[in-house]
Amino acid sequence: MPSYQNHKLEQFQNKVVGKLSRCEKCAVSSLCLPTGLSRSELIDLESMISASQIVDKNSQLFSIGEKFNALYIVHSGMFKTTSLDENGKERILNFHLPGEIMGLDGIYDETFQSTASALTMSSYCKISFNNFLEISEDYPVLQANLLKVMSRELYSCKKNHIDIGSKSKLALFIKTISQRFKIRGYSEDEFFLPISQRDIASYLGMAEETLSRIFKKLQKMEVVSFKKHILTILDRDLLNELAES
Amino acid sequence: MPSYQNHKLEQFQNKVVGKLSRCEKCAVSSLCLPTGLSRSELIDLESMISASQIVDKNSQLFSIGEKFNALYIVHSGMFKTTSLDENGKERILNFHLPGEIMGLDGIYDETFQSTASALTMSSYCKISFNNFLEISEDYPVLQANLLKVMSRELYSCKKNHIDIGSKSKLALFIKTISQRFKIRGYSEDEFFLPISQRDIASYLGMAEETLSRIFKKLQKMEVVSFKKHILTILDRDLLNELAES
DNA sequence: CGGCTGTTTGATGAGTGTCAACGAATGTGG
DNA sequence: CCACATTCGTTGACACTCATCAAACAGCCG
Repeated sequence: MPSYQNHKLEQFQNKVVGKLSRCEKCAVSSLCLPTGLSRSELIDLESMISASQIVDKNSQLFSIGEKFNALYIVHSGMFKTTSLDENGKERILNFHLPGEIMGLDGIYDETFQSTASALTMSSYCKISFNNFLEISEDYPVLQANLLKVMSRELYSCKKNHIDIGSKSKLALFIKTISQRFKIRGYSEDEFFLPISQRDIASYLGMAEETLSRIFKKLQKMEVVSFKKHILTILDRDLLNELAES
Repeated sequence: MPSYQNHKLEQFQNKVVGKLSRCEKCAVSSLCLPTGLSRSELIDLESMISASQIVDKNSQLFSIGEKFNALYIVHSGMFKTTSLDENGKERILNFHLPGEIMGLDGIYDETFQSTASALTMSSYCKISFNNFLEISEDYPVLQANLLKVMSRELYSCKKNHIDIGSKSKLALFIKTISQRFKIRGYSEDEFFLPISQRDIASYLGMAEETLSRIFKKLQKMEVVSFKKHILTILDRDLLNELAES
């Protein structure tokens, strides 16, 4: 089994004593909405979160144009969100790791602006947005949390914008995603990356063939290896250097 | 005086009858936080918004690393927000038109993540964020408005990401900013663009020289004209076509 | 007038998109 | 389990775009 799927969840469950709520058991709750909530606040929050649902590869959680009514949170696995360009071609907006909230760009006009689909067998939690607004009137810290989550996402989205200037966009992409795995308690040097090169190319805005060549170059230089969707970072210093602008 | 600075503000002021609050007089309030507030909510909101302050070109409202304590809203003129890359070189994150809120990416860890500076003589309003959180506990619609504003910004930031694939990034940039002027009641075909080509190049992630050449080509093709910072769109159909992916 | 910033121009090489074709891997149904 | 179709990744040739360096020019302000 790939290391990515070695969830820390079980370890967490065994370490702590007493009856824990679902969110308290979750390995990524500190990255998610429950951050800083009191126990009673958490209980109320959970009352409107569906228990995590498992879905197969390629399942869609929501798609462009649908009425927005809930936020979706990655619990395990990986999702992508996509949009369409003028020619109807799929463009990758982002990849989503556990603890990340999908659908935030649907709030402003109550319509999903992207399509979310699972890149591998995954699980997710779902929060009705109306319920969320309702109970957050009583718990200001919950609203503040959502603001923080959105603020952080806004920041990382803008940071992406800066990255146009990077020497090797692929190196930067790998570096960034490695950090995201690390934060979630996975190895930062070897992880399961269930993304096709086509999708990476689309995300980075380059041709599939170009990405293939660059990937090969990185592997020839022994910076990384990528086999069977397992990505291993072999020379982090060099990777970091290539990721600079 | 450039057409951009022909503010609609005065017209609005003269049309409506009776005593209006500052925000009610503002031409861009419908794009801003007050959207959908009742009169009493608006009065409370305004009590913590500083009256619009005028600043000179190049003035900074906040800068990277400073403690985040307030949101800044463009009232007139134009601002840019910038960040630094690894080599300490300035990178343009965004340009901001009236009604747009700056500093949102500072919420999540209470530190400004960017620097905001005026591109021309401009004015802005300022809202203490703590005060905002406080009174928004009483007025949920106010929090919801902020969520919507952030959601919309997130959307447009992600949309930018799609734009890597455009045939002519400059054409797309011009098309987009033209729409933003239109929404604000300015002419969509001729406007004052107080941005240097260097800044546009930085924003679009290309070399200054390349941008100059592309700009010249667009002018030779009589798609646009750009003189003394007045941008005129001469052939919108062609512009739109070039802006596609 | 000189100094500054912003823009332009030319020459050159590296990098990328495109097209076309092929090989590898994966999934499907009998 | 095999034959087949399909998706995914690779490779080569070629034209084109862009970044880079260097230099000159235009506009502005003291």
